Amino acid sequence: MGDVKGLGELERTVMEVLWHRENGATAREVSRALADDRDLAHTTVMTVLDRLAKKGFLVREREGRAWRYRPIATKEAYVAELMLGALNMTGDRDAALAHFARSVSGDEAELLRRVLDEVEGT
Amino acid sequence: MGDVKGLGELERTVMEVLWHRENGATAREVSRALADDRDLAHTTVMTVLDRLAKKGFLVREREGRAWRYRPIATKEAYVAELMLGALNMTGDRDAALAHFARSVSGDEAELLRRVLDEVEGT
DNA sequence: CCATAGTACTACGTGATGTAGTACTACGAT
DNA sequence: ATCGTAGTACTACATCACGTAGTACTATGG
Repeated sequence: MGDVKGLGELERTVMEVLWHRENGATAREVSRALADDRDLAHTTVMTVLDRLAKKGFLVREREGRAWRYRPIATKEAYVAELMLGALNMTGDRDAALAHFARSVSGDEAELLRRVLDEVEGT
Repeated sequence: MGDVKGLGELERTVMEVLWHRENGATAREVSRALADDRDLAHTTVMTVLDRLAKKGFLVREREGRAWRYRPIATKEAYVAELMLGALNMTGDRDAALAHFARSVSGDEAELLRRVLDEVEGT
């Protein structure tokens, strides 16, 4: 269970694009998707995709001459891992968890309760 | 509600020392506390304390010629904020929360439930 | 008046990240 | 054939955060 590495701004933006697609995307597709908001060189996008793959956030498979990249984990899983990572940073997980539970909004507390109950029956 | 900045290794170590003391500590005290494990120049510790204060993790007040540093938040609050920060990164907080709830251990789920129930009566 | 403890400032190396250029290779169209 | 285009792999560079520390200067107790 290694560290959950954080992602940079651009890296997250790229992950976002991939998370929003069912079947991943090629560098070109990601490039196009980002073209509206940011003015990035195509190679920049490729570099980022490459790094994300090396960091273990993406897998890639050939598609003709190009690579198709897909996220290894869902966004929710990633976020949950970040949260668990934060939790592990502490010696007293329980105290931190308790504090966290008290910080979420009422609706979210409700949701948490529901999910927890649901899991209970395992 | 700004970003929750992460801390570096040494920065966290220093925070740890301060979190373990009731009344904060001076640079000298932190230095001494770390002397066993790490061989750091005193000025290094001072630099880190200074940065932590500038980042808003510590407050300092005069004590004679020296400064006494104290954490602004408890460790639990800090961890909880990191967790919330991760949660905010997502567009779908609920999905991430649900995923998280399913990732904690049984004992922790139990704890969460207890705390949530306790809060419920608000 | 000198050694200490303290402070403020400045500095440097390294790694992560944003950003991008260059060189080289397939492949379809002329 | 060959030429432009999409693609790739590699290399590069700036910046920033952080770990780490030195230097210069100031009180303060002997």
